Amino acid sequence: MKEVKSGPNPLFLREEELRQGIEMLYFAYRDFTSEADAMLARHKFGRAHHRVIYFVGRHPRISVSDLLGILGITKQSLSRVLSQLVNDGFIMQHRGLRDGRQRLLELTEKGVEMERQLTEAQRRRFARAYREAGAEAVEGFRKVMLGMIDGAARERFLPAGGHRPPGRSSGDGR
Amino acid sequence: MKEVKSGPNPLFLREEELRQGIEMLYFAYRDFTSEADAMLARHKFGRAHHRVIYFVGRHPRISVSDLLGILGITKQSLSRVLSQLVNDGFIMQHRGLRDGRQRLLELTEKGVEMERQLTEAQRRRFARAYREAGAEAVEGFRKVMLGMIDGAARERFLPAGGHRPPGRSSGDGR
DNA sequence: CCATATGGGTCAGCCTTGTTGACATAGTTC
DNA sequence: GAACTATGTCAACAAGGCTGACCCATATGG
Repeated sequence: MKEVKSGPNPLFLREEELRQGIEMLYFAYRDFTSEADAMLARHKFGRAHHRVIYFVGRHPRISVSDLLGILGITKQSLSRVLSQLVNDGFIMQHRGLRDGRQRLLELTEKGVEMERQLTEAQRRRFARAYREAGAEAVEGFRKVMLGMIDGAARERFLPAGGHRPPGRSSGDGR
Repeated sequence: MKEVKSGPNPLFLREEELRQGIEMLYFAYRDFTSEADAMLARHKFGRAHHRVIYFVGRHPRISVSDLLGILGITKQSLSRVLSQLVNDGFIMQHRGLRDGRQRLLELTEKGVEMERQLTEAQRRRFARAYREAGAEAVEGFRKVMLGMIDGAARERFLPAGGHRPPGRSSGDGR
């Protein structure tokens, strides 16, 4: 093989490079979800349940509309899975104190355990990939991924400002 | 485990870092597909059609079973979208020469044009992310992504012939 | 206090895209 | 000629999106 290149970016920005990126994202996402999918199937749940469990776990006492904002789906779609999760005892709801209309969501103990198991495979996959690739590569990965994420979701990953509960309801001076 | 590092990787391999990776992949994939989805909707097609058009474009004269292998779906699922694409004149089929049972698939001109338009938005998104992140980051991105892809699909991205473990390649000798 | 806006839920129906299972038809191979 | 293989097709089902319509309870502003 001849590899005439000098410099660290032999294929940078070229057509083939872009196509590889596209395909890598497709295959990585597919494999990334496959293990959890299998686990969910055994509980008669789907990927949507996982996402709800995941984000409720990440944002305890999140309101339904904030969760909808993160997921980017309609309340009818959410309702279908959410009510199953509540009925099956993975998530509990309680009225908001300052706004009694809100139903704040939180994982039950059972839910926490479920979340742990479900996300475990994905964490392991990332841990392996990160370990094999090395710290510097991970930084690069994060930069590229960030560049592909739009608008609101992007803020989740920006330094500093980061972590107010995901809501425009923070008009609060409270 | 505690943070031993100082320098550019403060969170490396820690729980939070892994969760960020998981979330980034989720949001990036979602945004990555959204533009093409909108375009497909205007043509009354779905994401599945895009994938078929994409991979047939990448592998002209591919057989149906090879395509099934790449996509990882059942022939019934493929059949549904494939026959639409054939009927609508985006893909043509012809008998294999050495094996008359095969129906080799190829994009028509119309199909090529469609593929170009559909993938354009995704290429642009990658090009932007790559450009903003820089060549070195792109290398890191590729390493990490590769580490998350399983088995057969992985080989698509390995340098021809050699199987080396992922995790090097910066300035590998030659 | 009342009108209206908002948070949340629900019913009903539709679409895409995946799944099984059964079966059909050519063409290849032994 | 039998058996296997590549492909297609019918039928039924499930998940998880969507829209539209309508409801209830609570907040909020005049």
